[in-house]
Amino acid sequence: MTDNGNSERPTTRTGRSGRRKRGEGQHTAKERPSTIRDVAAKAGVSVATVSRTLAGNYPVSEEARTRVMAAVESLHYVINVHAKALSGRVAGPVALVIKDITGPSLAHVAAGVEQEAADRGRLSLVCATHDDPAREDALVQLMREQHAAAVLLVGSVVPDEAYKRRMIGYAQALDAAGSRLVLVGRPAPAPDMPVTVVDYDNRGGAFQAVSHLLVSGHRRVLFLGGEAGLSSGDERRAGYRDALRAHGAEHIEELDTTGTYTRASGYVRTRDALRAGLEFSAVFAASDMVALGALAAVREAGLDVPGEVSVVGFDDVPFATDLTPPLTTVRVPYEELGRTAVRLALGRADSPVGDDHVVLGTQLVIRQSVRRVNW
Amino acid sequence: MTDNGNSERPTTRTGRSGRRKRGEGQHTAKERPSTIRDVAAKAGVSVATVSRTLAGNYPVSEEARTRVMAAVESLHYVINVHAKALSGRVAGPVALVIKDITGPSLAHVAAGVEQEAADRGRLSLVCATHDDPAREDALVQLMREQHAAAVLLVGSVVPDEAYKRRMIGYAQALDAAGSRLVLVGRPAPAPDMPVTVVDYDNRGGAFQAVSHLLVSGHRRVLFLGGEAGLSSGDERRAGYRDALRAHGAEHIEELDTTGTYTRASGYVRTRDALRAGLEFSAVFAASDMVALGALAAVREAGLDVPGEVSVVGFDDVPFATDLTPPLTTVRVPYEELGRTAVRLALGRADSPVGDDHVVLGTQLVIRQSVRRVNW
DNA sequence: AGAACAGTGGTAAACGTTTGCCGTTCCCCC
DNA sequence: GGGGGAACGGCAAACGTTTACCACTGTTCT
Repeated sequence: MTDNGNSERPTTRTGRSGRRKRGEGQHTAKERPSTIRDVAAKAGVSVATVSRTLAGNYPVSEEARTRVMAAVESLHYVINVHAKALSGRVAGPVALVIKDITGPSLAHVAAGVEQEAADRGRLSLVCATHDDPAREDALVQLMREQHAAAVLLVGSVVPDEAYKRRMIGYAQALDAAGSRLVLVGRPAPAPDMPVTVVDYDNRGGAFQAVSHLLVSGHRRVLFLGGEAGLSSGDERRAGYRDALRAHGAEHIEELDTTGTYTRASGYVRTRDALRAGLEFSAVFAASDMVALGALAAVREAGLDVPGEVSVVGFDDVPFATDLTPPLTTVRVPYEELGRTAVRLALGRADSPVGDDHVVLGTQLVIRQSVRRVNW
Repeated sequence: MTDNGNSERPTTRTGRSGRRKRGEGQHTAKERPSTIRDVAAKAGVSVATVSRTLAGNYPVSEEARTRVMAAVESLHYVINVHAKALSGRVAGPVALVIKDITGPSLAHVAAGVEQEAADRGRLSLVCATHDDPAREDALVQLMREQHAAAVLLVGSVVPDEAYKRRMIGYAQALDAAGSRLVLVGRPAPAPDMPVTVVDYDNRGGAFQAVSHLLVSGHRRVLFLGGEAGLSSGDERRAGYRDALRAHGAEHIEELDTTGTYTRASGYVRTRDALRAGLEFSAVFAASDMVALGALAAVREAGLDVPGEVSVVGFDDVPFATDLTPPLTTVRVPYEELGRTAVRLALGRADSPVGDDHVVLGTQLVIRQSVRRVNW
């Protein structure tokens, strides 16, 4: 209970003038920031006039306006958003809930979100869950308290029953609070939910990538897939298999691997495949981080990329072009994803029934890590 | 007064069947979220009891508590932060004001800030200025309105008079509002200002990097410095010259270049130096992005790294280890920078006069882009 | 037995805005 | 010269909390 002295002054209703030297001045004067009343007093007008001058939505005489502005200036007055939010309307912030901001791709989503939100006069709140569902719960609750206009949940997940139940709960809770749940890069939990989904074409991207490898003459492609069950992982795997089928290439069980989206996992899986003597002339990594690991393992084995092994990644992280060789990969429009998410969530106030489900395209970016092979 | 037509329709008996084209009969009933009063009414107690039950700072009978909790549950009640902030105390958010979130290093600062803020129960607001001073002004003002507990300005600047004046203004304005200005990676505008500064050792890092090159036998080191006037750029340049002097190496004007911290700038400067026939056996790039450009230019000229040209960077971006060759560079503790900034800004409430100026160390990370040369 | 008191719970006054509802003025026009 | 407005400004009622005070119980001491 920090008893900050000056709240207990029940008798001084009008006591703004009582400039008692209450001597609590330890170090900083801890001056109460000035309120609209202080401004009104200084300008010699009523609070209503100050409010109206500042809002500019009501005629105020030139003279009153100048006096108010002068008072605002000299008192360094700033409005109190909390009070403003309590009465008039204040545009709620956009909340970005993310596993970890550090990931190169997630940072781009954040940039897109921030930009679009700022363009619409919204603030952006950023929170990390570190993959903890309990924290996610807490954050959604918190955002409801904050009157966030939209809550964006970003990043791939395992869409099991528990996940669906949680998302449905979030969707309804947020909808009831006048907010909107937006799932970015995650599947919708159920149809007809008050949810906006912004996803990208994992399957198509993987299809393009593997097709590129196949038409370049590769037949045996080591797939470094994501975790089984993970939405993006499964989609990319499906794209890989689609491509194999479409080009009449055999699906070889041992080459179709599963693991996390980490550099380490890519390294280990590639090294082990090499050690085990598995035959393959190309690697399709389900993420650029994984590709990084693969590149390291291949190189460590004394093999040249793309001379002896071709590599394709997924994500198009900013430095993909600076690797050696520059990495051919699938570009995911991360920034656009963030922007679209905000646009959709905030825009639906205007358009009655806008798109609630959008899938952005992905695109293969061909650089130099794939070599054409001839038989 | 959002009079959206159909809310005023007490007797819509027939209206339902008509399949109106207006299509907005959905679940968007726009229900006002429930307040503490609704909870009190439902639980059959007073608002005070509800508030006390939820706050848990006052004895409430077991029975009242259960009833309140049940009501909260069934109404999906969440507290309104604005109202709470207006009366009781609410911990203000931490604001991170940054040029652009996308930069690999800035994302790490953001992660550190978010983590430390979350640990202390604060929300993090992040905003991008895109290097626009006017926007920075606006954001500081906005953060004052938001009652941010701390405002972190991140990133190198040109510390001219205008900059100092602006920072002094911010510092005082924020201090008056009970907030705190924190400069991260930027110099203090003046002594004795209510500002917290968290910086890192640019000069020392550059000194280490160049010393490493010199003791490895290099005598002619091409320096790809930052823009003249930019605080971090000047410091790193000073470190470069310190090292030259300390090791008795000659300072060669043509090798001491200036430019932006971009890949393109690094590329162009290195290429031009090579074309001009400048002699150098090593490059010290003032940032890893610049190093990337240098690497590309060197390679393009058919030179081997580190065989013929050694390269050292600055920043230690996450993928530095994945370049070919893995880049020797100066590690900047970005995440720690963010954490420290928040810790200092928020912690000063406890300790009366904590450190207001901290400089974090930097450290050379030796990988494989430098080769020892013998004469 | 009466007082003092701990344990609860309710009342109502803040907190700083916005804005509906009324007064004033003052001007214009018939 | 009086009626009708427009232009402006003030009062006070929200907005949803927290919390200082007070009231009312039973207990537990004297």
